[in-house]
Amino acid sequence: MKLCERQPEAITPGARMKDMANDRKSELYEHLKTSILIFRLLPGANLDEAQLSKTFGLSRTPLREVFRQLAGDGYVDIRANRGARVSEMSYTTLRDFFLAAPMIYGAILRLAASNAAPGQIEALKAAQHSFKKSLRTGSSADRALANNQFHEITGDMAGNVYLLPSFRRLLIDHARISMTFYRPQNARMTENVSLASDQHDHIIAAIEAGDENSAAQLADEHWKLSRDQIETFVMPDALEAPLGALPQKTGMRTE
Amino acid sequence: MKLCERQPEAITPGARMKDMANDRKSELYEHLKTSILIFRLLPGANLDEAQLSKTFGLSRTPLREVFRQLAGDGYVDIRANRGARVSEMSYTTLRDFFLAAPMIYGAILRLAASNAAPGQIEALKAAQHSFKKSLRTGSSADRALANNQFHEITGDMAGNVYLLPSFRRLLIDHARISMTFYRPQNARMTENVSLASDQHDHIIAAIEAGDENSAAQLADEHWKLSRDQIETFVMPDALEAPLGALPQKTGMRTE
DNA sequence: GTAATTTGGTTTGTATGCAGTTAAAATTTA
DNA sequence: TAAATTTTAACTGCATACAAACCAAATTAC
Repeated sequence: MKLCERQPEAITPGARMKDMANDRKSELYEHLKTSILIFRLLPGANLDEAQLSKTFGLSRTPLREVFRQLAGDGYVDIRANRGARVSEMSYTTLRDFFLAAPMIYGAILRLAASNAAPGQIEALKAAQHSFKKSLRTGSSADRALANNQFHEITGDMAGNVYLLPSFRRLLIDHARISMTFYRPQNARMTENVSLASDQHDHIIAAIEAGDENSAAQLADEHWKLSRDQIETFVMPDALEAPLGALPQKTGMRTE
Repeated sequence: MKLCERQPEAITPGARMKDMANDRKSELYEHLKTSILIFRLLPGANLDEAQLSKTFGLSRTPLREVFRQLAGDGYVDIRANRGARVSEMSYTTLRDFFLAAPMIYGAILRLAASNAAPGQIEALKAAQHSFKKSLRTGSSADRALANNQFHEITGDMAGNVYLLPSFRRLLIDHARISMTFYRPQNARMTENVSLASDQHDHIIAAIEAGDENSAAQLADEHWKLSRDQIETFVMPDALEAPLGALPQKTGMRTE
C-alpha cells in the first residue's frame, strides 16, 4: 500500500520516464510484499539479490534499500553477511498473534469509525467490491490480497501512527495464516468466508455512521470468525471434537 | 537497543578489525537514536548525509541503510529525493499518543510479568539502578534515556512480535514528550519523578513474582502519573485552574 | 517592480568494482 | 570410509564515481 518515500501523485505522460527507476523500486516492493503474503515466497525463503537485480533491472544498492524497508515493515529479516529471508512463522508467533490481534483490531476499527474521511469510505467500499469478486471468481491468493487491502484501509482510517505498526504487522501474518489454513472445499469454511463478507458490509455501515461501539463489536465478531476458521482447520470435523472446548487454547501456556 | 542484523557476540581481539565497519554502523544508529530521543536532533531536522559520512567514517551507502532502518523503527521519515528528517511531532500525534499508550503499555507489562526470563529481570534491575542514579546526578537527557532503557527491557520481556512495533514507537515519543515537558525546578515534577521511580520498583517486583494483574495495574498507574506530569506542564500551578477539569482533554476531538 | 525562467551549485539516487565473509566442494589424512 | 582440512566459488558489504533531481540566486521578460 505505502512505500513511505513516494506518494502516488498524478502521473503525467511526460513524467513517466523520469519515474521509471522509482517505479521499478516500488514495483519490487509490491512484488515481494504480495509474494510473501500469498506464500509464493515461503517463510524462511532466501531473497536472491542477483536474480532480483536482473529481473527488475535494478542494481543491488536500491535493491538492498527495499530489503531494509521490507525488514522494517516485518516482511523479511536481514542477517549480517547472510542476506534477507522471508520472516518466519513459528508456533510462538502464532500464539503471539492470537494474543495481540483482538486488542489491536478492536482499537483500529473503533478509531476508524470515529475518524474515517469520505474518500476513505469510498475506497473501503471499492475494496469490499473486489473482495466479493474474489470470492466468486478468484483464487485463494486473490481472496487473501483483497481481504488484506480491505483491512489496510481500515488502518488508514484509524490513522493512529502508534497503533499502525502493530496493526500492519498483524495483517501480514493474518494473510499468511489464512493462506495456510483456508480450504475452499470445506463447507464450513466457505460458509465462514461468506459470513466474513457480510461482516465487512456491516463494518462499512458502522464506519459510515460513525458508530464506534458498533465498529468495535464488529471487530470482535470478525476476529472470532477468523479464529474459528483457523480452528476448523486445526481441529477438523472428522474428529467430532467439541469445538466449545477449544477457545481455552487461546490462553494456554506453551513454555 | 537492537540493530536487527547483528547480535553482540563475544568480541575476540582478532575479530576486532573485521567488525570495525559494522561497529561504526551500529554506533551511528545508536548516536542518531539517542540524539533524536533527547532532542539533540529536533523533529523535522534534516540528516546531512555528507556530514555524517565524514564524522563516522562511513560511505553513503551503509549510511543510507541506517536511515532506512531508523525510518522503519519510526525515528525518521524518508522522502523521495529529499533525504531523511527526524520524524515530526504534531498536535494530532500527541492525541494519538494519549489514545494508544495506556492500552499498549498495559498489555506489554502484563505479558512481561508472565514471560520474563531471569536474565531479563537482572537487566531490568540494572536499568532501574541507572535510572535512580540519573535522578540524583544526571541531566534530564540522562534521565530520559535511562527511563527509555527500562521500558525497552519490559518490551523485550513481553516478547510479542506483534505488539513490539507499536510499543517501540510509543517509547520514542514518550521520551521526546518527556524531554519537552519536564522541568526539574517544578516541585510537583520532581515529586512525580520520585514516584515514578517507586513504581518502577513495584513493577520489577510484580514481574519477578509473575503477577500479571498487578503488573497491568501498575502499568495503568505509571501511565497516569506520566500523563499528570504532562498536564502539570500544560496547566501550571500559577494559573490555579482546577486540574480535575483537564482529564477530559484526553478524549477530546481536535479535528 | 514583479513574475517567470534560466542557470549553477548542492544533494540525492544508482551502478559498479573490490574486499571480506560464508558455505560448500574437493582433497588429504587417519 | 569417515573425519578433518584446504581450496574454491558464490554472496554480502562498502566505497567511489557518475547521473538525476532539487533548490536558490540571478537574469530576463513583461
